Parts: sequence; structure tokens; C-alpha cells
Amino acid sequence: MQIKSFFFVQQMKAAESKYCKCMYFSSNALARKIEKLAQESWKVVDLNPSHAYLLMLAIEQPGIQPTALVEQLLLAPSTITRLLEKLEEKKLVIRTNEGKTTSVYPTPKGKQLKSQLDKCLEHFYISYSTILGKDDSARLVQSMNKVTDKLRS
Amino acid sequence: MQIKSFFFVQQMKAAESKYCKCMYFSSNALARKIEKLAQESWKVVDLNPSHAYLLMLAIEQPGIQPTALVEQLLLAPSTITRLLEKLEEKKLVIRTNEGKTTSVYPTPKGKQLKSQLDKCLEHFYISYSTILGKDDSARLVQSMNKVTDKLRS
DNA sequence: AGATTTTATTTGCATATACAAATATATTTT
DNA sequence: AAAATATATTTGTATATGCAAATAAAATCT
Repeated sequence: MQIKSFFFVQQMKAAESKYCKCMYFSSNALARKIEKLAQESWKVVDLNPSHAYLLMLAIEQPGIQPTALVEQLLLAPSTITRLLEKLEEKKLVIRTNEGKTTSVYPTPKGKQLKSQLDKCLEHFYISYSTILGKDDSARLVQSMNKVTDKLRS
Repeated sequence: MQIKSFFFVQQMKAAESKYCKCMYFSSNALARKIEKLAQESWKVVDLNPSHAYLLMLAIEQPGIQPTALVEQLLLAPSTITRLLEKLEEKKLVIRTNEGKTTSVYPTPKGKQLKSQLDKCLEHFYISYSTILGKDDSARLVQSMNKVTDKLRS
């Protein structure tokens, strides 16, 4: 039962998978693994990484508008709205409307998280660069960004 | 209104974003862009890329079991179940149970899609490698896979 | 052989994300 | 000024994904 144990007991490496040469497969698999790692890092503030990133932006650019968040986080407008709803529920940000624009401000409770958020970011950075090496991970990040920019439609 | 137009009209490049140096950000942004590109490629068979990949595996390895699909697609078991449910609804695969194991077979209707599926894969490959260059994209895929494997916990 | 543990799969539930349409406001055109 | 267009944001809806628990069967241990 060698074949069976190969398939079942051991986890297949991404590089061995039949479709490993395909960017869909690789980028998604990588993103999922990183997502998990990131969730660990931000667990202490009870926030999903996306929410945490948004909060960090709101703290550093108080009054920032959803459109700007869309640009900076490369997420869809509706996604930003949903993230904001959750952060507002948790009393970490508030939205003020004036005309058609909305401004997002951190609440005092949100601002208080700043140092913890910084620590989470640091923790996350360390956790992947220890596994992957600082240089390698920096290079990978750079080339992923380059590719993302090229794919701008 | 130069600043305004910068923020609002032009989309910010991933490499300019405040958190671009972070792997969470880059890997997710890339995966989302690639996802979109892939969806385009598989639209003609009315399948999401994940479903398409699973179907391709079922065609090439008839009788394949969910566990093997988990290994090869690096997805959670429950996700595989859900993908299978949908493919079964569409009468593209069938599941047979024997004891605790399940075997997945393509239906005739599923098998008929093979050549179209191959074309979709080809189309997708061409669409990203024209934008990114064959060598660059191959290199990127390779390093993403390497990283994914290292992150195996 | 019966009890315990391991393995395979599914279900219930939660969540992030996006598209398309709706809404509301601002800007431009005529 | 009124009409048309553009911009900003939200809502309704759909979907992929995962975790944890449930179920069920097989394998192992005693």
C-alpha cells in the first residue's frame, strides 16, 4: 500500500501537485497559508488581519475616506463598507457623513490599540521572515507587488 | 486638486501602499487579481476555477478520493465536500461511498468538458504570461510554491 | 472479541469578499 | 437653472472558504 500511504498520510507539496505550475493554484495556496499565519499574529487583539490593517490606516490617517481605503487596501468598496461596519460595532472607529463623503476616525478605544497593533505587525513580520528568511521574503513580496500592479486592468 | 485626483482617480500601486512590504497584503492582493483573471478564463464552462481544477483532477484520476483532493488542492476537507456538492448538482461528477471512503468519478457530461477545460487552462496561462512574461511568471510561481511548502505547519 | 484510537467525510455555522443595483450627493453640460 | 453625468457609499445577494463538531467506518490495542 505504498501508493496509498503516499497519497493519504503525507501531505503533497505544492511543487509536486499536478497544477503547481499554475499561478491560480500557487497564489491562492500561498495566500491561504499566509492568511492563517497572519490570523495567529492578530489574534491577541481579536481582529482579522484585514480589519486590523484598516484600523491601522484609520489611526494613521484619521478622517480617511472609504475610497482612499479602497485604493490602499486594494479591496472592493463594498468590502470596505463591511469591514467598517464591523469595526464600528466593536467601537474601534466611527464614521461621519457629510454630503456624499464619509470620514473614518478611530475612537479612543481604537487609538489605544495602536501599540498592540504595531506589535502584531512586528510579530507577523518576524514569524514569516524567520521561516522564509528576510531576504527571500522581501524579494517575494516585491515581486508579488510588481505583478499585482501589472495586472491592474 | 492634484492630491485629490491622485487618490481618487488613479489607483494606488501596491508597491506604494503603506503596508506593501507586508506579505499578508501582497499575497492576498495578488491572489485576488489572479482569481479575477482566472474567472474570466473559465467563464466559458460556467465554472469557478476551483471547481474546474477539481473536475480536471477527477477526469485524470477517476475514483479519486476527497482526501487526495485535499492534498492536491491544498484546501480544507469541508471545502472539498462543498466543491463536490456543487459539481454533483451540475451532474459533472458523481460520488460513490464504500465504507468510510468516497470515490469521485466524472460523469459522461463531465468527461465531455475535458477539451474545453484544457483550453481554459491554456487561455489562463497565456493571459497571465503575456502580461507578466513567461520567465518572470514561471519564476514567481516557483518561489510561491517553495514558500507555501515551507509554511507547512 | 471488545474497547480504544485513528481515519475519512460531511454538516452546522461563521466570515471575508465581491458584483450589481440602489441611493445620495456633487459636478458638468446645455 | 434644469438636465445629465460622475462620484461616493451602502445594501442585497451570492459564494468560497474554513473551523469545529458530528458521524461513520477502519485499524489497533488489550
